[in-house]
Amino acid sequence: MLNIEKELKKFSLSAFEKLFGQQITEDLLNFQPTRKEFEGSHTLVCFPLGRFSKLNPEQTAEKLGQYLKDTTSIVADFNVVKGFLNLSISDAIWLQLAAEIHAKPDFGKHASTGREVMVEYSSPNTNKPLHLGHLRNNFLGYSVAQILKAAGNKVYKVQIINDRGIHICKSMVAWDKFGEGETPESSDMKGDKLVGKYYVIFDQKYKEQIAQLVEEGKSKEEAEKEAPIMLEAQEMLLKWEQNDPEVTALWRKMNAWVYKGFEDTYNTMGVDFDKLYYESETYTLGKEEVLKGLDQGILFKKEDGSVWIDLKEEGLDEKLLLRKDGTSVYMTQDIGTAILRYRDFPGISQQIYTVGNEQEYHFKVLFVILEKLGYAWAKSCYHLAYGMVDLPSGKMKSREGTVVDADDLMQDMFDTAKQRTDELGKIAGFSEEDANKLYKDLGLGALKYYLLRVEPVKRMLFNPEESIDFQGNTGPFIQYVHARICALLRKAKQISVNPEVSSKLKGLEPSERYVMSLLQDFPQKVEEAAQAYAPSVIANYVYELAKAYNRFYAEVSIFNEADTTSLAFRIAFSEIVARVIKSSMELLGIEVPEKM
RNA sequence: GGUCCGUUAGCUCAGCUGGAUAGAGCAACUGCCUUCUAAGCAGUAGGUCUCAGGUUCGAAUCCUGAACGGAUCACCA
Repeated sequence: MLNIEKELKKFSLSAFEKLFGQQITEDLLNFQPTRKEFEGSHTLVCFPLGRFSKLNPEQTAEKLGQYLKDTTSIVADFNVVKGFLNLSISDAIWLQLAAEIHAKPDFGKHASTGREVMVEYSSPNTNKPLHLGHLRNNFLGYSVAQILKAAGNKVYKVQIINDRGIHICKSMVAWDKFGEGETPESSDMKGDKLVGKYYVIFDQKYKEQIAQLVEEGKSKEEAEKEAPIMLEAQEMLLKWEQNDPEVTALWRKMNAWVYKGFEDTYNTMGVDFDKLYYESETYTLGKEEVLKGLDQGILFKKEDGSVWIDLKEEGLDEKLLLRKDGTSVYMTQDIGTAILRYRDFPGISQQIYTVGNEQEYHFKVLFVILEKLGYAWAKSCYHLAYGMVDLPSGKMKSREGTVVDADDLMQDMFDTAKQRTDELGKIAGFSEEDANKLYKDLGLGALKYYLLRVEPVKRMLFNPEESIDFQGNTGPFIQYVHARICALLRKAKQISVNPEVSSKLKGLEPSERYVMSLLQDFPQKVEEAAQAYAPSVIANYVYELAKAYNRFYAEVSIFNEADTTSLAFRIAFSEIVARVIKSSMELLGIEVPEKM
C-alpha cells in the first residue's frame, strides 16, 4: 500500500543529494503532521538539515520544497514557515490511497508475525463480586488482546481464578456458621453477591471478636491472631489442602455459585477467555517446583520449616514461598501457573499480566524467581500495570461500602442510554430486542471508552456523571458518527449510487484531505498501540477521525452534489471512514450501531 | 526510610522517539436545524505545562535535584 511519508522520505533523500551533494541518513528527516493553521498535511522539520545543506533552515526548506514540487507527482505545492517545510499532497495521490483503502476491507490489520502471545486479565478472587476496578482491568486486557491480534499476533486470552486460599475460607466459615442454608435460589441473589455477603459478615464478626479480646486485655496484634473465627478460617484452609471431603464439598458448592454469577457479568461486559486457570489446579505444581528448587539449593529452609528465596543480590529481599505449615502463598501459586501455561502453550513467546500497579513488586519478584528456577522465558514476561480508579469521593474502599459494583454500574449505563434515546425519539420502528441491544451498545460504549481513553499507567478518576455523558470525547459520539454514515450508505443504496473512487475526480475538499491524512495513519496507530500496550492510542485516534469526519459532514452536502463522480467518491470515502471507525472500536471492544 | 509511578486550562484528559503561537472534551458565553441523524457543527473565553537548575539552534517532552500526591517493601491476595 502507498505510504506517503515513506515516499516523501525517499524523494527527500535523493533531492538532498541532487541539490546539496550530500548523503544524509533517513533519521534526520523528521516529518510531522502540519498544524491546522498552515496549508499542507506533511511537514518536514528543516532545522537539523542546515549543517548539511550549508544554508539556513529556511533556505534549505525552500530549495527542497521547490525540488519536490518540480520532480515528484506527490507534492502538489509547498510553503515555508521559518524552518518548517509544509507540503501539500496532490489530490491524485489522496485518491490513489482512498482507492487502495476502499479495496481493502481489513485495512489496518497487519500480516501475521507468527508470534503467539498470552494475555491474562480479570483474574478475580472468588469471595466477592466484580467491581469498577475489575471493569478497567477487563476492558484493558480484552482491548490489548484485540490490538495484539490486529498487529499480527496469535493471542490466547486467559485468566487465573483465585479459587483457593484464606479469602474464600472466610466466606465459607461465615456461611457455615450464619448462613442457615441460604442459596442463590432461596435468596434470589446472584451467586457472587451471596458469597460476597458472607465475606462481609466474616469481617464484621472478626472485628467484633478482636474488639472483645482487646477489651479482655490482649494487644491488637495478639487479638488479630487469636480471634476464634480467624483460627477457624485458617483451620479450614489447612483441611482444604488436605482434601477434607466436607470442606471440599462446601468449597465446590460456593465456588459454583460464584462462577455462575461471574459468567453473567462477563457476558454483559462482552469479554471472553480461551482458557481458564484455577489456582486450585496450579498451586500444587508451584509447590513441586518450589521443593525442586529447594533440592537444587536455589531456595532455603528456615528452622521453623518455612521455605524462602534470597533475592538480596537482585536488590530485593528474602521472599517466603511456603509457610511453616507447608501451605502455599500467592507467589507459589503464580510460579505454578506460569510454568503450566508454557507447558499448555509451548508456542507462546510472551505472557502479559494485566494486573493493577499495586502488584508491581510482586511481579518483579515473580519474574526473577522464575528466571532463577531456570526458566529463560521469564525475561519476556510483562506486567501490564494500570492505575487505580478513584471516585470523586476518593478511593474505593470495600470496608466503607464505597465500592462501585460492576453489575449495578453497567445497568445504570443501560438505563441512562435508554432514557437519552427515548428523549431524542430517533429509533421509532425499532423492535424491543433491537432497542435493548442499542441501549447496551451505547451504555457499554460510553463506559469502555471512558475507561480506555486514559493511559493505563495513570491513576484515573471515575466521575459517574461524566462517564454517562454522550457528548464530546465519548464512545457514543463516535458511535453516532458511524450511525450517521450508515444512514448515508443506506440512502445511497436506495437511490442506486455505487461507491467508487475514480481518478477522474476534480478535486478534494480540505476537510476530506484532512480525513484522508488521518485514515492513512491507522495501521501505524495499531502498531503503536501494540508496542505500548495502550488502547488509549486507538481511543484518541478514532475520536480525532470521527471529529474530522463530522466537520466534513457539516460542511459538505453529499446528496446535493450534481457531479456523479464526486457523489460516488464521497459515498466510498464515507464508507472507508465508517469501516475504520468500526475496526478501531472493535479494538476497544466496543460495538457500533447502524442506527441510533 | 528504600524503590516505583504520577503532576499540562476551573474539572477530566491528549500531546512526551526534543521542533511552529501547548490541544480536545466538560462547564460558561455567541451563532447555526423547511435540505444526508443537532447524541452535531462553527466561534469566544480560559495556561508560569508543580518548582529550580542543566543539555540544545530549540524543552511540556531529555538529565539532575526539590515539592506535592499515590503505590509498594506481609507466613494477605
